[in-house]
Amino acid sequence: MAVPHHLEHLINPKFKSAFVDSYGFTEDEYALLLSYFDLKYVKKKEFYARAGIVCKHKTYLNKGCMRNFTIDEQGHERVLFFHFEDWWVGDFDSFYSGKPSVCNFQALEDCEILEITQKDFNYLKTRIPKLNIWLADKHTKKAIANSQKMVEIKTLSLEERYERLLCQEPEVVNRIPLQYIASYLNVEPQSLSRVRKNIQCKKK
Amino acid sequence: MAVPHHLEHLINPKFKSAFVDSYGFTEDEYALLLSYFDLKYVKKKEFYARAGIVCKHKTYLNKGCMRNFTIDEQGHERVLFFHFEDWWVGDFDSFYSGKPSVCNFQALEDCEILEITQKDFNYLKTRIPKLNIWLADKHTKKAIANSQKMVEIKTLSLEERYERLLCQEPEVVNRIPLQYIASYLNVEPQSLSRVRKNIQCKKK
DNA sequence: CGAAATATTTAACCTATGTTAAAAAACGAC
DNA sequence: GTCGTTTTTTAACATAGGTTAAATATTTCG
Repeated sequence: MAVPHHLEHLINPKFKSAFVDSYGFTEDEYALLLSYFDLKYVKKKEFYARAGIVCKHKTYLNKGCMRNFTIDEQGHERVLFFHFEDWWVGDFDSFYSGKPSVCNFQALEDCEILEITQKDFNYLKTRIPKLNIWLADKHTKKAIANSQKMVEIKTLSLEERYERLLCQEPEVVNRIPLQYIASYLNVEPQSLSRVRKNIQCKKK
Repeated sequence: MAVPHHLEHLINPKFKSAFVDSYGFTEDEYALLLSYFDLKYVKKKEFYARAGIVCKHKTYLNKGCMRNFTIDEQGHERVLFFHFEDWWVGDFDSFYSGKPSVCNFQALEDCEILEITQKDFNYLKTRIPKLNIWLADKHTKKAIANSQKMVEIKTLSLEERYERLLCQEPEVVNRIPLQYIASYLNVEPQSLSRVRKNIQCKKK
């Protein structure tokens, strides 16, 4: 359900700031960009995107949270990332390559999203060349985030990873059900539950 | 040790092809680009780059192979990637952000590299705007490669990962000592040796 | 070529996490 | 608020991979 853009006050101010403050978009450029976005809603538990389908939108998560997960050969769901307000969601690999996505995106809370089609986005890149730099930066930061996650998985025990999560991504611990956190940390819910108990015992 | 560029015949033809064929560089643009690169050598076991130092070059691996590894809090080395001929090496996170690198690059064979400084590279980006697209693509592909690695670590057993390596990255199995492959697969050398033995038994 | 250093394999034992199953707690629709 | 569903916790047992140590095999270099 698209919403007219005079409802701009609904949009997280960080959305504008990212373009105007961080990348020097003019007010006109920002207004042009925004005019191509639609505001939509995804209800809790609904899927925003599914594996097997090509990702044809750039999507800003304005409110709520989603999990990004794949399904492996044995049919297990594996959570790759959680996304909260002010994140860009969607499989940029698929968006970039045109290949079917391997990721599913499911709302874990009622969500509001800002969506632009690939076609409009590509058109805008010709009108606003700064958008290319913005995009390249997004990719770079994504690559870095992935590298760091990889090193963490490689070097830390489950207990260490969970404690790091408590410090560094408290939103995840506060807003996400245990079963998905377990999948994110690459273990079974029972194992994470066990670790949680151990940590509580230590504190006493 | 820099080498004059009339020694162009030393350079892997894929180097030129990547720019000219894949990104539409003109002959002049390619010649300009090449003129800023130095051909250097890194002997087997020598370090090309070390953690803690900011990465100030874009570096093309013309011949040989390197391992890219970090050292975790317990002092364990963790191999993140192997690089062979026709790969770009170096910590692009550090290159991009200006922060000290967390990666070490060590030659596992005698290597030839083509190196350009960050300063020259940034200058060339203004002369050849296509270079921005080239760079953005590199970052995107890096992000994708990292995502895929993450999914593999999350979803496959050691034996499955090793068998995948045999099929998909035979160069690694053929050219890299076991201890580094083990680190790459995130296990101890003893465990990989055990798995190798199991696989041999199955074949008989 | 031969000695020393380094890398790989083997084996015995240990531990973290998986597996299965069931109980307890929390959530959600009516 | 209550009943049925879903999620989390607990427990007993199984197993992949870690740890330690020692035996082989391979490489390096004088």
